Amino acid sequence: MARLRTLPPDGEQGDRWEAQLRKGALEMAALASLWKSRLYGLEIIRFLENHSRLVLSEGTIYPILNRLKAEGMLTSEWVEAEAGHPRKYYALTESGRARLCAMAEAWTVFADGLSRLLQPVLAMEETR
Amino acid sequence: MARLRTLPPDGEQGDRWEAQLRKGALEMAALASLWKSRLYGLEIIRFLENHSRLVLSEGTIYPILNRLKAEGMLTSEWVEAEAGHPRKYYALTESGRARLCAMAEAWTVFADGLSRLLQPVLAMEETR
DNA sequence: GCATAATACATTGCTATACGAGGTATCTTG
DNA sequence: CAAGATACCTCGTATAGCAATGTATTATGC
Repeated sequence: MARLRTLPPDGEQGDRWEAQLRKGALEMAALASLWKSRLYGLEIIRFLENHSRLVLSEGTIYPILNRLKAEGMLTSEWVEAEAGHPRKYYALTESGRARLCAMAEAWTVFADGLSRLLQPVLAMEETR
Repeated sequence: MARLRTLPPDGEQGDRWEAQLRKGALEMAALASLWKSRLYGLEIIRFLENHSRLVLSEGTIYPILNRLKAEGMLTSEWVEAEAGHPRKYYALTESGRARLCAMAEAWTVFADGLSRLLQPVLAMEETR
């Protein structure tokens, strides 16, 4: 039965897969950015951009932060800036640290598994 | 008609994040499983289970395979088995190989970025 | 003062993805 | 022919990411 499909305009999804790849890892990345010190929203975006290759928009980071806060993984605090708009700083809670540690371990397992899978592919690349 | 929903027991998404983490990587994993030789559907599931830590269900793998086939990344061929149900073998096309190579490279960059991010966290774990 | 710009936080709507549950088809065994 | 094993396929739902858009506060130009 015709399922009202919104056929992807597509054609090219050449770089769509890369976007999908990141799903779920962003939450971990957000937590990781707060490991050393508290940061405010836009600062987290810039941090990730500088320290990894992740580029997130505001529409991505704020839902994540709210989610994590609702789960008790982090706290937020409004701080008046000397100049400009006040900033909402986020900081890890104990739960947040624990969760991040667990995630980091699981990530390692996951990444190692995939790396093993890709080893033959990457090996071929080198000898090209 | 009421579809007997098995609402994920949880509520707690403590381990849901791990499922999300994998999104998008599955397509690459499926391609990678076919690098050395052609395999049929259920065989791919078993391969990934053995060679990495990925566990996918049939409802996951078949849409992926159809997607990849529609994009010309792989071909399929029915093969009569000596015994049992006939099997549909999937094999990489040239495009599929090229795409997998590109994905593998991007994955490496992505994984390295995240690893760098997690380094402080993992470092702490070791000295615990 | 008032318009404009800059900074920052927040929300809405769309699309795509993963996956449980259920369904179909083929072959074997008793 | 019933029961079971093997294999492929599909539908419905939950959820995530993200572009676009909106709001609030402060600074700057005239």
